[in-house]
Amino acid sequence: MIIEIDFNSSEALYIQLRNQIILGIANSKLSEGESLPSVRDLADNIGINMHTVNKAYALLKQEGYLKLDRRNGAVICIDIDKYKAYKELMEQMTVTLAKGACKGITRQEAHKVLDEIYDSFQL
Amino acid sequence: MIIEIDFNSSEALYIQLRNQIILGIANSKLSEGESLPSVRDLADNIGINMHTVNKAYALLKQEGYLKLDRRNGAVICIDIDKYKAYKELMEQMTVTLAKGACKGITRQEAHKVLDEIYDSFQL
DNA sequence: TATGTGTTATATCATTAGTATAACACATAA
DNA sequence: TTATGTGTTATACTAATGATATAACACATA
Repeated sequence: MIIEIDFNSSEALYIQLRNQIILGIANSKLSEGESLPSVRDLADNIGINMHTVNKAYALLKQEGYLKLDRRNGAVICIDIDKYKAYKELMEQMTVTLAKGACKGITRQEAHKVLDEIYDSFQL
Repeated sequence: MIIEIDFNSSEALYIQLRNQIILGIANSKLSEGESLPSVRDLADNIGINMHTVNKAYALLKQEGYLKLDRRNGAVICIDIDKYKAYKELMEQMTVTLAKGACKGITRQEAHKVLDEIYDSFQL
């Protein structure tokens, strides 16, 4: 899987990396049980520091997307807590949709955007 | 309108403040043409620094929610750029929905969440 | 024994968030 | 005119965060 990092973005590198991996899972470019590159390899590959990759991996582990061990490195392993996921989705979408609503995005248009995004996922 | 700030949140104070004001607009607690408190008053009221409020106001201005002048202070004034709003909505929802999709949130469930949020807005 | 995992510990530097004090330009009311 | 209230800018300081760098550790495996 190709990881694209924007060094000019105001978003932290480890957050960009974490988001890319989550998008990779949603697009089935990364599957349950699959191993990610080691923190050192990926860091070399992207051209960033090992600790930045480690920070992204640790965050993904804490958020329930990865398991880490010393045999196989970082392995995709989704920990599903649907109540938690629902709650987080609600919180994150509230501000996002409020912004849109202020700018005249209708409910129907928002539904359309949601469908387009889900269509783009290769589930 | 009541502004609630969580000093224990990891989210920056001026971002929380900006989000609260956007939510206020989406809930019609703040209307087009209405004046916000002066940066000094609001800062005193919340218990934060004047510059933090000013930072939130400047951001809201830059994002097209406010106009600022020396006569009336900060006045709600929505600058609608629908293309831009659409694009931003798409970008912000993509990662959010990817997270949900990884955690087993179905398209139908996401639509339901969206409806609940739009229902909560007093447009 | 050597190598490759994640992990932890320090240290350093740059940037950002928040506070503090002060002053400025401008509009308005007394 | 004078005083007051807007946003705005400038400067300085502290604390926290992001990113890098070097090094070492515990553990699994070839």
